[in-house]
Amino acid sequence: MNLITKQEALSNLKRYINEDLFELAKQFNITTFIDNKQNKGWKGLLLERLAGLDNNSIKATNGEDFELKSVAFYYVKKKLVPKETMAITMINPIEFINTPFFESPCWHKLKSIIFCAVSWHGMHVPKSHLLKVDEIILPEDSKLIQEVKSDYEFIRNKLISNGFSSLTGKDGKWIQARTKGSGHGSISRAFYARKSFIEEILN
DNA sequence: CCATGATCATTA
DNA sequence: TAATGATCATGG
Repeated sequence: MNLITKQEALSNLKRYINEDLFELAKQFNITTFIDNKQNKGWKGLLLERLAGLDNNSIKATNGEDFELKSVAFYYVKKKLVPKETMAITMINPIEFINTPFFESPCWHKLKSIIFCAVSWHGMHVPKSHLLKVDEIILPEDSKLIQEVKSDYEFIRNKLISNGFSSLTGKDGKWIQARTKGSGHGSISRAFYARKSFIEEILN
């Protein structure tokens, strides 16, 4: 166990802005590529280490009271935009049905995050730099969060009436319930933040 | 084996 | 290029 405060994690990470993440991964002995296959989580794992956290796979938050997230950015028409959606947390169907939004793991992970932007230079390209580190606080009563809550409740109602397998990434304005799992037939799902949501919280 | 960290592949 | 579904390496 290695508890660290949000502010400590922030300042730890900021020391690495503009550093080459691939070089740092080597120093921390984090696997990036093996036989042309990428460890898709390497950037996230590395950032946890840079923040001073232990790598783990517990469902709870990473540190004291915050969540560390990273998103790859790339240029579209000379503008830096998020390349991918952002995974928030896994969905446990039973828990989901019985949990209001503001008590859900989904909300707890969203409300206090440390956001890391990393650069992306193409498929299978190991080069990546840490672009910026931001602290993001989402107020409960903001319009955005109220709309996220609506998405959550909509998806929850769909689960209740149509079943877990009816959930699809098409639903939700800001967040979605997409498939995510170990592959090979797994049908587990997770909450994802849409790209528009990522851009929204960055302003 | 599976949850977690996400990215990769495919289709439109 | 955007959106959605499928997949990968790791640690417990």
